Amino acid sequence: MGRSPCCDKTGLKKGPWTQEEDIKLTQYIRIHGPGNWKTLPKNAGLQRCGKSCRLRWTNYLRPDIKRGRFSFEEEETIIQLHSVLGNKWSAIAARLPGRTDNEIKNYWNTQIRKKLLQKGIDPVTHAPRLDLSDLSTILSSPQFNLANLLSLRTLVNPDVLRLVSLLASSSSNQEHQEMLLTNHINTMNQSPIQQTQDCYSMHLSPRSSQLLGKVNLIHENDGLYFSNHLVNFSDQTSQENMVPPFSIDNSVTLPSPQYPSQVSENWSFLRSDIENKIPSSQKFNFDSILSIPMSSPSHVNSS
DNA sequence: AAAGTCTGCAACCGCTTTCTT
DNA sequence: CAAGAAAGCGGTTGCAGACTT
Repeated sequence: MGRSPCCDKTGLKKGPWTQEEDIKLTQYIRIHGPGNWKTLPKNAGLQRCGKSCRLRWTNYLRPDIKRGRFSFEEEETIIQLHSVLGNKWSAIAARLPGRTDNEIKNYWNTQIRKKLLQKGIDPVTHAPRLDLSDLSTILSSPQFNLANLLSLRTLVNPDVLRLVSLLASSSSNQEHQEMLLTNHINTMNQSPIQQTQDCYSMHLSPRSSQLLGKVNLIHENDGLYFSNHLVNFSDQTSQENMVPPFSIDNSVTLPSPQYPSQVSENWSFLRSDIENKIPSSQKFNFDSILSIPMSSPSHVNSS
């Protein structure tokens, strides 16, 4: 027993609406008002199914629809609401006068989603994506001097990179993101990183791999936190391309986040995650990290 | 200039929820 | 209260125009 169709589709038109059809629908609704979509097409002289008429009216012809580009404020509102409501487009649309759920959904899928990903934010959870494929986006910004990074022979602590990625992703300011990374890399260059017994291997996503040239990939669970996934990981298929294992260095220099309140939630989320996964001897001194003023980076040693 | 690829968006499809009888 | 109809909703598709090769 199949589902009954919303209407008898035989002889009904599909596809884009013509101006003539729009006029018929608009004039009919102007006189009779919307509603009873099943009988409307016939009464209005349209060869369309009622559902199609309703959609055309609610998404396009309604007089109170605001057309044109979304403003910055609208975009911010959508992001905020989406973080609370998820893909409840109609609920989001209800809070944005003049915008339809379809329009918001399209805008989300084509614009906002991309922007969030570029900032290293997971568009589904709105949490920072801490895998390095996102970091690669930051690294690939035209202003960022990749050559500096590639010339580094320093040991890179993956956890530090993720911390930087976190902070960078929490900022909507491109310059700030670059500064965070540059500060980090400068620090890595200057600090006498000591290799410890415990070594981490790090793999990068294909995108990062392309970018950085000589590193390979681990991509588990669509986003890596500071996790044991990374510990002693090795990829048998690409040993020759692997960078040497990274040392664990608990000395971290990071500037204060630009938006402390925004970042603090992320911190608490991450702290508990990290503290569960990383042995106590390798933990960061989070409080010290957060207390470092941006203008005067210094080293923090939690050991 | 032509062909191929990408992007944005209107419209559709099918499932769920709400309303009516 | 149940069943069927109507409306609502979100995911997906198809197409036109823009962009790239």
